[in-house]
Amino acid sequence: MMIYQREFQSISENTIFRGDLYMSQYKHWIKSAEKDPSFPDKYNFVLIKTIKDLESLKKENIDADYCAWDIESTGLNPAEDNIVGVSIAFDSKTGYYIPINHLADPSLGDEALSIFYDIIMSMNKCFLFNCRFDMRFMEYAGYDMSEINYYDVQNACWLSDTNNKLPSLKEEALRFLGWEMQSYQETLGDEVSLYTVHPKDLTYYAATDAIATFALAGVTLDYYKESKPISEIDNKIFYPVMKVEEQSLNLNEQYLQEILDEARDELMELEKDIYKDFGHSFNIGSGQQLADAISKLGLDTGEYTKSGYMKTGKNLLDKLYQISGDEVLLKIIKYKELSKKINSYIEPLRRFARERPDAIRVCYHLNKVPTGRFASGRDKNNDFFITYNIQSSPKSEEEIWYTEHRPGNKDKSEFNIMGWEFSKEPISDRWLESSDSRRNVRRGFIPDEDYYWVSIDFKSEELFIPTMISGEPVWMEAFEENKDIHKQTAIRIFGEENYDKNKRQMAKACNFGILYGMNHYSLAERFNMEIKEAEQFINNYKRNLSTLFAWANRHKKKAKKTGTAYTYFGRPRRLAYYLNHDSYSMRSFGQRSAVNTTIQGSGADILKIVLWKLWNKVITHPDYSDAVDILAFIHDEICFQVRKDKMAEIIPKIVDIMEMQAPGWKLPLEVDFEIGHSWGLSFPFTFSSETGEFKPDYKIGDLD
DNA sequence: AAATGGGGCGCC
DNA sequence: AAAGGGCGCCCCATTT
Repeated sequence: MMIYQREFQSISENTIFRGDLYMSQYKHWIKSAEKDPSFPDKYNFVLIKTIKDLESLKKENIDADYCAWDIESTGLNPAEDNIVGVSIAFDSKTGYYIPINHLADPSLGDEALSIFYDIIMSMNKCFLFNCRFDMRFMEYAGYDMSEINYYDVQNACWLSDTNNKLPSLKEEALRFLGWEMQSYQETLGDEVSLYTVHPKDLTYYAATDAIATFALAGVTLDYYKESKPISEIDNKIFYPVMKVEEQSLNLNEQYLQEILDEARDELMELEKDIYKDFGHSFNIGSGQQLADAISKLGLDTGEYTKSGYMKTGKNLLDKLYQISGDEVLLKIIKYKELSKKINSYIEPLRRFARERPDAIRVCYHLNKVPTGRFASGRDKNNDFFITYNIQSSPKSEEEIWYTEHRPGNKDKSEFNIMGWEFSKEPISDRWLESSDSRRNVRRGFIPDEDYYWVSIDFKSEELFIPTMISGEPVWMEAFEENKDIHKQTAIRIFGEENYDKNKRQMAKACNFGILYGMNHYSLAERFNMEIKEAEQFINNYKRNLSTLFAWANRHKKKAKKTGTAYTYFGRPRRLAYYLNHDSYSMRSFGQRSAVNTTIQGSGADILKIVLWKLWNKVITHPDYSDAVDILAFIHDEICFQVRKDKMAEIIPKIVDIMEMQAPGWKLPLEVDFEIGHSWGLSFPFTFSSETGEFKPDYKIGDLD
């Protein structure tokens, strides 16, 4: 009782509840360093004025093992902007600025850049802060970076506390070194092009970046070491990811235009229809106006926003429909789905396809997600990339397709793949499930001519990982015997005799939800159950998967002790701030995150490990040059394009690499793959090593 | 006019 | 008191 009281009081004193507040007041795991009073006075900033000076610098440092360097450019887009100069440091005391392309002298030109290239290529390690930016600029300037020894310092800073998204050089220098750095932009404003700035005015700012990067490499090395072996993989994959990002994806503009027109027409009809039902027009996209309109019909979703108006989320509207039967609610849901699809996906893609068809580049952030996943989206203020999150591209509904071997029609349409015809018409008794071909956004992504789009994903990765880590026998058996894991879970909980499809759905939702800490209130809400019933269900669920939950509990305790949750491969996530917080909800968040980080994060680790192997053994392999490319990363799925004549050679190699078995795991991962003429219109296939042939993964006879 | 935060929703 | 992890982009309403 006492404990409950104390907790209750501390909550009323704290107004920290949910959402972004988990981050807004977050305190970094590393205590900030004392201010370094010797910075910048005791440091040297040197402008290289002649080629001769640069040659001397090269000679003086011919035996150096390490350097840090940094590019100054006219902008962020290497396809459009230019290198203005480069800074370099061989220790953390002295930084040099080498002007390459300035309006005023000294401006040493390409010859200097070439000498600079020789210097950095001779190093055992180049310390770089956000290495892809600098390497990309060098490659666009004509210098091959594939053989450079780089070490990304931003990554090491991030590993010290991965809750800190995209660490900045300035903030990390303050935290770890106590240096108060000022950027050039801060002093003189953004609009000034560095090209017109005099080299001597840029020297201090550019050279501090180099020495700060050098110094940070040293003081964050412990975190890199702590995070081995996965930190080494993190570091190695920057170059491969950079090359994946650099490719322009092909979009089918005509198709995107067609579905855009169609979707817009339907949306207008829907809009008219909704106005008619309400008797007046309003902005359906405005939460407030929509809430107002629905309230006036006498309907209430029962949930309200902070600012006091009724919430009108799709789930709430659907529930309200279940109660009231009011058809207009379904129309609103449809309207929301369609406008989302148009505004976030179809229209932007159509626009990119039209305006910049050769520059459909997708950005991945590698030091942003606390668990270690990649994030996809725009690179702020850098239009080298499109503003598009490829990882959230909509999937169309699954539907039944029929297939038949018709090698004569081979590849004459997007419905014939390797001699197999696919149709919604029952052209044979062989059937399988795949995405709808209608208004299918992913169908807008197409490979180069003479290539297939190949998507390969890990089978049930998010359940496989906790199974291998915990040894949970119920799930282990399902994986070992290749059974449907959700069905097996449902049978275990409800008993074989009570099993039905609905029970499977429920078990499936729980398999993902409860493991991450979903409680009985949410479960009851989601499945329209009594709270008591939901509570019983969860208890039953946990009892039947006792090995799994015993692991989860041990894991939470361990995280509390060390303040850190580690992935299976060693990536840390700091949780001390949450686990020791006054607020109950913050502590709960910490516990949920401890379990989730290890599962989600180990999955992310696997993607990175596999990428590194694929890069070396397949993508850059001389036998497969121009025959295979990685096109996208979707967490547990990698999209490739594979040249048609090399399919049988390459796909088994990729599969073999992806189906890795981590040390200590009872089983290897398994993958599924789909092949098609686009991302959206692709079908599950299998490969037989005996015949060397691909075959759709179909079933024969009755649909079940 | 531009920046910001909330609500909402697409994906894994 | 709040009650599943992770992300980015959209629109809107409000603030600067």
